[in-house]
Amino acid sequence: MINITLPDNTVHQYQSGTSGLEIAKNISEGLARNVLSVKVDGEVWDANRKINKDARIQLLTWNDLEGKATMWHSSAHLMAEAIEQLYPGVKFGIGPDIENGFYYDIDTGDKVLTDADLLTIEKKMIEIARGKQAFIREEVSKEEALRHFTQKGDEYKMELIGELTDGEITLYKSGSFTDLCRGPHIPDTGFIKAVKLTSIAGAYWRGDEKRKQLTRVYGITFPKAKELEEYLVLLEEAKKRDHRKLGKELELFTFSQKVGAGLPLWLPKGAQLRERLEQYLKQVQKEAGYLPVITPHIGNVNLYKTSGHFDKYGADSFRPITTPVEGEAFFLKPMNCPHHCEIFNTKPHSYKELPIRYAEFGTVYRYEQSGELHGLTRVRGFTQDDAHIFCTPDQIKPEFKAVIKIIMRIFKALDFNDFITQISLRDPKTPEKYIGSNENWEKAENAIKEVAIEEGLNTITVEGEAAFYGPKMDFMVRDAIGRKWQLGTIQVDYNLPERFDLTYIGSDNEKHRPVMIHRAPFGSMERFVAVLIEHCAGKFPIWLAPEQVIILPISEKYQKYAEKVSQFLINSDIRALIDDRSEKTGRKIRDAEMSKIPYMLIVGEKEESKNQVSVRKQGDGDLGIFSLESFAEMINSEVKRLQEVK
RNA sequence: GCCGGUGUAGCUCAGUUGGCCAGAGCAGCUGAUUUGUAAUCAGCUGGUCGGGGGUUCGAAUCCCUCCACCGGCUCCA
Repeated sequence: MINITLPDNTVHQYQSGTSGLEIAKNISEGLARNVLSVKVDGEVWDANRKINKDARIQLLTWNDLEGKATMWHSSAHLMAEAIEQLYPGVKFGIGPDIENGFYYDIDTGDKVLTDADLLTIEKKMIEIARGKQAFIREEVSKEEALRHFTQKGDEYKMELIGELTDGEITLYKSGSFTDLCRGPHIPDTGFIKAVKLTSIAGAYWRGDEKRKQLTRVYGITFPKAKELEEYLVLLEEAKKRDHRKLGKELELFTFSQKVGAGLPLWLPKGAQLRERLEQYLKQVQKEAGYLPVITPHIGNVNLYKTSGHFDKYGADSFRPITTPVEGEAFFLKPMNCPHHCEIFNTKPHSYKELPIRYAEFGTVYRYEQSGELHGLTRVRGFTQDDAHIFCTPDQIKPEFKAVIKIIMRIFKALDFNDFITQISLRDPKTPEKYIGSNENWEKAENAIKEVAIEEGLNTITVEGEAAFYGPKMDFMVRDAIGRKWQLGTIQVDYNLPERFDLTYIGSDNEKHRPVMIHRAPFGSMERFVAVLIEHCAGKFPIWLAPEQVIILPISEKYQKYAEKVSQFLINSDIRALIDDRSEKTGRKIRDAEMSKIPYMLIVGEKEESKNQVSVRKQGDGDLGIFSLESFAEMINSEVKRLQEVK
């Protein structure tokens, strides 16, 4: 007998060799019908795998992330089986579950899969799923595994097996399809009721662009058809928040083929929005002791040779600009730090001056691969809310903390609650990718880790994501369709001070090397605005809204009064405009609602006679009648409240 | 850069067995209407059918090529 502990801490005795599924049946038939897999002492197993030891178990269903993952992983197998039946001879790479569904990388040989084929595959999957094929786990030796895939001629699987340890290899068989797989899987394909293959894409084998590109098919499955429908509706809703769509609709920014791909053009409303964000941050930075600097858009190639960027990125940059006579070469500046180093170097510094914080909204240009460009989130010309802090080694921690404070203040003011804080460290396996001494790297990495703990930040740590010159802490958020983007960043740099030979005179009257901290709370104005648009679905907080109030006179007769209201608001520092078209009020309201202007003021006979306005809030409807003064007061206090988060 | 897809008016989209001067709604303009909480009516303007090349008596439609955009991959100082 074995002792099985359930999540409620009750202990039950079962025969050794009882499966999770059998335990579920013992609890209730209904539960058993929904069990996808089982967690045994923290490891997810097949629901029908025999348990031979005392264990703490948790039965996993569609309501558990791990249950979903099991189902999706099994769905990848189901799809592979369908594809193999439809297009014999294809070879398979890897086919994992992902956050929303699964994919499988496939070498389809000469067959090119298209969207039309996806429908055929979906049908086949449903057909196979209905057959309720069991997933059968089989432990095999390395030799047997190799034999199976050699016979099949699948070199990808053979490569994978070659890296596995003999004795730890399992195959999973379902229907006509056998796959190298560590599992676990759902009991049978019958759990899969709804299938949607979402897209088709190229993906390099093992993520290496020098190796063969396989065809990746993405899909998602559900235990009920209704859930698939709901998922598709959700996707549609998310698309409505897409900043590229809203940016066009709200006239915030645009792109022009003539100007060039990845070079955003800010329209008046977008420019106003961005300027307000910049003004806000400038104020915050002023309070925090930053000094403004301004540097040009190009810099001599030698500047980047000194900084090390030329060696690292020169080949992948826009080609240098050359002069007609002297034969000099200049780069469009890809970052501001080398310029700021030269500013630091204009005169000797005392330790008493440090930290020195140079801030600049600096526009930089980077050559991004054409396939990478994406709305405002990935562009070739963008403006960083950049600053470089030159400090003593002892000041790193307090300065780092002060920057975190600024970032948190901004995120709070904009209601960004759902972000990820990532600490990016070196990849210890490829030290050649980084410049700077081991000792300095360790110092910097430790400083960041300590600050994160001391500030109580909930962080994830990723090795190999550091910049080539130092470790960093990034603040990331998700866009409307779930993609992660880096916004704020704080980076420690021991390297540039070396390369630019930056020094300060310490209390000992000796020269010392300062440390640099690069930081950008927004990251780039372009990306930040993109994420902000998606975050608020285009309904900006009132202090940022390009237009705050629109006045809707009932008819031409009240035009004069509308102008009076408008003047009053403008004098009260409120951005107001008048809809003086000869349209019905319903129409004016509809148009104002759709352009997401926060407040509508309807004025007619009633209002004019008492010097009042009827207030309608975007999305919320009628708020009733206000005097001009009390409305202005309400708006101004709302603006103040939102902006003054500390 | 790579794989797959898309590209028709400012916007959203019809228009594929190749064939009258390429269509609709919205937006815009003009006029009528003077309007009370999500679309008043009428008329008009507007398109090198992404660019270039080719096949054909004839191309938005077929072929080639380039560009941009979309979904991924790789990359991201």
